Amino acid sequence: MDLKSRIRRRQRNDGSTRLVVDYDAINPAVHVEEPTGRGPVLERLLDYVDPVFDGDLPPDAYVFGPSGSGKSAIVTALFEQLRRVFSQTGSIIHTSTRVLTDDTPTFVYVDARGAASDFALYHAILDGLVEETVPEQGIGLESIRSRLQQALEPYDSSVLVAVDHVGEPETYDLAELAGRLAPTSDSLRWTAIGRGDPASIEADDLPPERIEVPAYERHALVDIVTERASNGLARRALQHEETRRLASWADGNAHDALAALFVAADRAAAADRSRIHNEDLTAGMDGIPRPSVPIGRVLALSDTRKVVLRALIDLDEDERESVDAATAAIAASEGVDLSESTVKRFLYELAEAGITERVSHPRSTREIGRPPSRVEPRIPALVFRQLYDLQSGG
DNA sequence: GATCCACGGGAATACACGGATG
DNA sequence: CATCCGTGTATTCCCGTGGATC
Repeated sequence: MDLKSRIRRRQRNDGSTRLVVDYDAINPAVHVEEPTGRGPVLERLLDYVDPVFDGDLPPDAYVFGPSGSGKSAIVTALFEQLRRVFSQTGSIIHTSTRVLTDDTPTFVYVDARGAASDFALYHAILDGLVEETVPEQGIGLESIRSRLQQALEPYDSSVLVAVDHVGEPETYDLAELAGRLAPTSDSLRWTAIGRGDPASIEADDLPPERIEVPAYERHALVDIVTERASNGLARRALQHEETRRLASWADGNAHDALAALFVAADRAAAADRSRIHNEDLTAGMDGIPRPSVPIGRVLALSDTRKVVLRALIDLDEDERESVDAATAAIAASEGVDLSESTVKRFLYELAEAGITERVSHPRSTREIGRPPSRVEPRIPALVFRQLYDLQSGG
């Protein structure tokens, strides 16, 4: 267990022996500083960024791999470290008009989920590049684009931007990203991270460098779960045999493994148990749809969309029988302050994005008109509920 | 006054299906 | 039989408005 976790454990300990000590530690959307079991990939990434140690930029790249393979974990950790290391080597002063460097690159990590418009994308990059705060409103797209260019042009500063989660339903894909970043500056290069297999992407859209992050091996997943459980749960809360069972079920997907662990732990805690029983684990695994939308994607939705989703997962089955019924029930829910049209539009949007699925009715005859469709969440609902309520409830 | 973005509302389009038409 | 039409819903699309910020 690392020091930070030990301290946190003490800090949160209110005397009772709680099963869940630290929800963050078993939260699939929270990454640890030192990813485990990714040695070869890390070496590959370090080879890729190697030019920066000579003051040059590497080419644009695409880092890809299946869901839950640790792409975000490793790239965030890498960029964080690079940023830290390089900011110590020289006194770098960033302002929007002047960037004084000793020609060491700057590293910026951008989550495309929060940068879904051109404006937001440029804003996120500029914000990671300069010290001062960058206005989010009141200035136009052109103005923020030229500010970014100015920040990069005059003094030969350079930046490597990691853009995570490209190619999701609501984020830019590789081609769109390249189209927006290429014209910006010669001193900007990007590393896109996504799930899409390069084989199914137009060759013209692929950057020169490709780095694969394969799914975790079983034993690596066991290590990860063990590590997370030891940081987030009471001692001996999870038996080794159960860890193996979980890892086997998750089939290389760390997100799903942790999501199931989260649900299992929460269930065991609710039943006032001191450790996770087999049935808790079974319930945990049953609570994760497969494939599941990553919880991070759900949490990255706008606040109002989360409000709607939060209400949706509490609805009874019959209230989800049609979009109309769900709309009415959600709009009437406590804490939802949106018109029916907006709720309905959101429900269609969420379905379009794959967060939920619309299942058309096996219509029983006689009825007139187009049949309605049932609304089914494709998210780790219990994880979302718990994290959402922890956050908003206090 | 300019700008971005979220809401809200309504118009336009798609779909399902039975029945009419060629 | 294939196609079109009418009716009633479901779904998608689009744009005006207004809050918040510069």
